[in-house]
Amino acid sequence: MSKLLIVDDESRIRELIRKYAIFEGHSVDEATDGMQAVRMALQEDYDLIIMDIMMPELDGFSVCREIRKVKNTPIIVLSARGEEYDRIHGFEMGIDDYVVKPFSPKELMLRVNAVIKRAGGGSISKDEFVYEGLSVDFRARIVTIDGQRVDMTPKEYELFFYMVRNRGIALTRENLISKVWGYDFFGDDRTLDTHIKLLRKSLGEYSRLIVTLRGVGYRFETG
Amino acid sequence: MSKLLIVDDESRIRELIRKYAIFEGHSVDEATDGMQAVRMALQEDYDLIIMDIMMPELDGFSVCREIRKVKNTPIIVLSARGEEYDRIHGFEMGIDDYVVKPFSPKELMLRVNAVIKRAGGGSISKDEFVYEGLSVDFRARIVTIDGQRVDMTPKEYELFFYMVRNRGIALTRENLISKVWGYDFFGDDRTLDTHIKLLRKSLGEYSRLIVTLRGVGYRFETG
DNA sequence: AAAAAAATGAGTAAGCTATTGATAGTAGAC
DNA sequence: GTCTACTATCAATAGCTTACTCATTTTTTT
Repeated sequence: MSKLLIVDDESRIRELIRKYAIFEGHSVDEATDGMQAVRMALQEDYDLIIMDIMMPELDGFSVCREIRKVKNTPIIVLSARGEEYDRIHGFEMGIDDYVVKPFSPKELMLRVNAVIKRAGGGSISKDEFVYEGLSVDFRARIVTIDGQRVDMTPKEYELFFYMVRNRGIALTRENLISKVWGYDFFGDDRTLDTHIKLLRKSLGEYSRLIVTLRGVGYRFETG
Repeated sequence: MSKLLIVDDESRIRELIRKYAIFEGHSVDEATDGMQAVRMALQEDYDLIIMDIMMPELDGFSVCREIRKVKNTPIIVLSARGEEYDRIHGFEMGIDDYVVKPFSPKELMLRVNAVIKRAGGGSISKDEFVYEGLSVDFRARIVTIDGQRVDMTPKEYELFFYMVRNRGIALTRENLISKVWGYDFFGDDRTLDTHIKLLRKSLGEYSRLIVTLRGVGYRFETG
């Protein structure tokens, strides 16, 4: 049983999802626009947010960005076929999955459950990562080592955030650059190295968790 | 019972395959275009993907390439008679089998079962290969022997991954070189031998799984 | 059956590439 | 205008790939 937030301006869609979600045993809150969604998402701790990408005023991307400044709540995005494929992909950093409209509620629920499971099994997703003396509070955007706060620059934090979120996976340079800098970054090849270096410096002894995969990229790994 | 993904833009074909697949006891998801296929394939862990090669927008080759960047899910390709024979063969790296349209559903199911069996028996194919004390995590790019991490160089990994993905099949020298080094490699003949040697060294006792086919190439075989 | 030829295995070292670390320049925020 | 963070550049280094050589095994030829 998990706590979901459904964000869509069409009541028909909200009802459809709510019906199925409740049938699956989840509890459901609803928001009808982006502003409301941000407010609710920050106020409450949801296990998952299901959100339409196309909404009047504040669209799904902006909502996602706002929430991600503070929280790590998993987000599934709904979009019309083909719509914004590139943007969704370029924005993948914050989106956990997306489903094309019109969708089958069954399929949506499969994904809902998959995302919740992946995020750590429901009942309030973790906004925190802890390994030995290292902890990352996604919500507060604070990294601490042995209780000591570590100051990170925005890029450092974003890079680290992305690596921690995708820990245990080999991340190629292209992947890291496109996800942290954006698919339209055409800067120097060595920029990533420089930031990895800075990040390692910030992480002190825990820099060992960032493993260099020569010729490939990097991997953040815990034990 | 395995989990399949059927990708075809023609609903008639999807229905035909689904009917037979369900009759065989598999569960079935469907995608109607390449984009959706990639999304679904990356999101869910399918035991097998059955995909038409000719699709509007993103064709089967591109879909295969995208999926292969991340996952090792077996793929069977459907193609019209004679169509793209060479490309399919040249693309052997990612495709596990192919069936010519029009096909008999019975034959397709035979191949489906064969591929699933070959891939390790169904019920959620992992991005992991395990045999006795040897395991390969494709996503993390990690090889372990008896729980001990094995360090491999990029080329070693690539060669090994390719061989594991195509296990049980005789791989010619030309095939290995063109797939791992690229079709435009014009280096020394002995380069492959050298890397096989290094790989065997890394694999220790499991080097026995790499069988030399004199005058042909090599085969990675498990039991 | 012996010799020759072909193919593969093994060791070594040179050359190359990717990554790191150090340093400096540049742009944006306040 | 100053300060901070981001980006670029370059030299040094560690690590990887490749080529070369010679040994060994297998196959073919005579």
